[in-house]
Amino acid sequence: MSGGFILVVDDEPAICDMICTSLEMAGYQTRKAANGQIALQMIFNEQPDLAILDWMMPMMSGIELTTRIKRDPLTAEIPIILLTARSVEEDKIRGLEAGADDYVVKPFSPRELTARVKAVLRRSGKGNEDSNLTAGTMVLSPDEQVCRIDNETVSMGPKELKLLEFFMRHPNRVFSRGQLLDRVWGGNVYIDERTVDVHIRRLRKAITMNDHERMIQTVRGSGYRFSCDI
Amino acid sequence: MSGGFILVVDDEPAICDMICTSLEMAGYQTRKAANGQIALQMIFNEQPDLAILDWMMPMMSGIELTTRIKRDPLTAEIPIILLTARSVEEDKIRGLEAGADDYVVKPFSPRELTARVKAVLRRSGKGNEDSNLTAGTMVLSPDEQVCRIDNETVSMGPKELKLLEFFMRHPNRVFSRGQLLDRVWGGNVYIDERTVDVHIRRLRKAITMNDHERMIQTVRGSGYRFSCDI
DNA sequence: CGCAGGTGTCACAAAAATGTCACAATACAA
DNA sequence: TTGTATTGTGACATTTTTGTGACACCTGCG
Repeated sequence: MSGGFILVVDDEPAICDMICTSLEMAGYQTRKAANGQIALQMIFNEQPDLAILDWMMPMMSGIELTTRIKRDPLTAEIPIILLTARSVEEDKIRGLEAGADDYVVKPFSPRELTARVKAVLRRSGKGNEDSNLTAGTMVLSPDEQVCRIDNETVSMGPKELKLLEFFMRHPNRVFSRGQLLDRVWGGNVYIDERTVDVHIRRLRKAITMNDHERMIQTVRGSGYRFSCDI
Repeated sequence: MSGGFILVVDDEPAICDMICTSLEMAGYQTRKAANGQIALQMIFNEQPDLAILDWMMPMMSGIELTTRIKRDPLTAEIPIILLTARSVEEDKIRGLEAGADDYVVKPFSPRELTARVKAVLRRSGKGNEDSNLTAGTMVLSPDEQVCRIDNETVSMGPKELKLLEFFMRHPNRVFSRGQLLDRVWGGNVYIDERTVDVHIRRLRKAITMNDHERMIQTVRGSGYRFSCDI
């Protein structure tokens, strides 16, 4: 399943499609974005494992996009590959300075791109293995889709598991109900924000053992936060 | 959230709107003013992090406005970007002489403007980065919505946290109750100004440890000020 | 088709935050 | 020093936000 989730950003649909197709043939999951604005939002909402950005784009250049992604601690860890039109040393340097992890010079062969992708993913340790998330005596295994506390399997619905996984990936940080809807529910939904409350409630109920529900803290007026230390 | 609070001053509503829209898309908070008179008042009252002024305006030109803003110590620190119609060297010089921090020649692309805004804000140290705010042994993390003194979490209400955050972003500067209502409460409210006193009181009470409450100083007849050094 | 679990929504209960007031304390000017 | 204006403080009613249980609606499955 999770060979890796990759966001491809290019203003030329043809190129975008070509890249996506070859990546999908290589076993990756992909998503397209036509410009920087959309890309920024998708990166935020969907937390891809890797982003491939074209250097030259209207509105927002790949390098500016890179800068923004790397500036936000919430997305800074996402590896980035830049596509440059020419092989200019200066571009490479500016790209790497902005925080890109690799760059590919256009035109390139699909095989070359997937090779780079594989390399970057391996390097950044985000490869296939979703290593287990742990907080104290609680362990969540995305692979097995299971959460254990003190080695006891905790039963909860899939949505609660997703929610918990998201929280464990971003501990100590407050998320508004809207952000959680975006990122756990998957964006383009219009759902009553109070629904989040209910799922928080269900999640808390599920992990009641040893007071673990106190890890899910509510921040009045702002949202919820996951705190590792109980 | 608080990517920065920007005042846009232009007598042409269309341009004003266009600028505001693109700034908002870039994550800034904006406010419009149609002429110099209004602008002057808003700058005074709301203490934006940056002001964008059109050069050519009826009543009061951008450069005159700049001069006035920079003359008043209460607003002198606010960075200013001027919009000039032509790329005339003389205009640039006059603008910078008056104290503007940057200038953009019309017509300009939204991207160019936001780039300048970003640059000016970064230069003046008021950037986007929600990095932690610190004053002595006190640290406020907007991400985590938490304030710590000597690594001890300080408990306070959300309004007090907002208030403290605002103060820490503008240290050593006096704010009237009205200004605080505008910026911390969010403007369009009609609330008794004395309410601010009560929240100041609550904030002080919250950070009493190690005399930190002395950082919030009252300036009789004017308002309150946050001083980094106790 | 009927069932079972998962989801979203609702109504009401509970809790926390907020704004206002009355009065005390303090600073400032005459 | 006295008087006046301004600010500090604690208490309280109101408003806002969140917790919680119940319920109806899907959706996949036997």
